[in-house]
Amino acid sequence: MPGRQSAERLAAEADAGPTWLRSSVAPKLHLTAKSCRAFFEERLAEAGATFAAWTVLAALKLEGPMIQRALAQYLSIEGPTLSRHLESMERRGLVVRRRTDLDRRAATVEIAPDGEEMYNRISSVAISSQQDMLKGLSDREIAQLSTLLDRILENVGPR
Amino acid sequence: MPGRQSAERLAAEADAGPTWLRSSVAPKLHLTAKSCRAFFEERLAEAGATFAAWTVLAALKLEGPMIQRALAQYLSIEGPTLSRHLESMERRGLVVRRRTDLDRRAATVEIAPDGEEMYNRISSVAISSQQDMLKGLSDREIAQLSTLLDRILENVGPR
DNA sequence: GCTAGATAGATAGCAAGCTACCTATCTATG
DNA sequence: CATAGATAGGTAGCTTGCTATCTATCTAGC
Repeated sequence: MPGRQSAERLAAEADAGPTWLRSSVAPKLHLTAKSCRAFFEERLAEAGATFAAWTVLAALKLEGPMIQRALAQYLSIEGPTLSRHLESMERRGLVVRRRTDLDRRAATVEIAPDGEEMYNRISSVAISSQQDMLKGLSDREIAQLSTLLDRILENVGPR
Repeated sequence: MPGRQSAERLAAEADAGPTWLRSSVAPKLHLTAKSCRAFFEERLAEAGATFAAWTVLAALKLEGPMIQRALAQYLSIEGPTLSRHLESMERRGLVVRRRTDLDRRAATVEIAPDGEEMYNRISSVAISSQQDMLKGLSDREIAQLSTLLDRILENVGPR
């Protein structure tokens, strides 16, 4: 019964008081994600980029031009957060926002030449950072991790 | 060979372009942690508490009074961040900062009566939130997850 | 015993996430 | 066709993380 709820563990934990902070997965997940983010940001900063710029460029490279709403959903951030990022990225010439007559509310975001250049420059940094982060983990372990995270994500809901 | 580096996968990924964003563990880890944090914050908010207050109270309950520096390290946040939290928590009467003559620089943080009250009120919320988050995961799977996160944390370094 | 460097905490200011709300536009319906 | 509601994006302002820097104090070495 692999998916059963573990009554013993949960009861023991409730008895033991605030073991939450020390030994539980929740804070560890939190800390690991925070450290990984910092790790990526540091590496990208050395290459003159930001985390936000990287995710935007990678998304556009992978999916092609998108309107902001779709891009925000894709990146799991809210509209205003993306707006701010795009504002600075457009100022730096990394992307362009193009408004069409088809729907004059929407703005299609595309990679600009300088964005292409930056993408080419930093994609290897992102890839190697990921490799370093997962160093020593086998394919099987990475797949396990991925599955476990999916199941947790399911539990807490796509917010 | 459980700990080997997977040359095939990494090469395939580098070839395939920015699969990073879509299928890799890094963004999933990021999103899962973000969602879990939001999940906890929402539950705690319903009980009139904040995530920061919960972690501070739980740490003090578990470890006893601590000076701010130790508390910040324990919570993996920086001094100024903790200072701000303690400022509002002290205003709300949840904690007290006591300066001793032994080291007049340091401030020992203790739980105040209202903090005790809040802790008792929300600890069950935190425990049940954690249960919900891990619903369907066996002890073995939770232990696996914990180990994998530890190994990643090791790779990206305690920053 | 004095002074240089280390340490605890506070303050200021930046970044990036969020919600609430505004405007402009589109769509669907009477 | 007019208009009510939905939708795209922007603006304002909050929160919580951070770094840099300041003050006060402690400690070690001369």
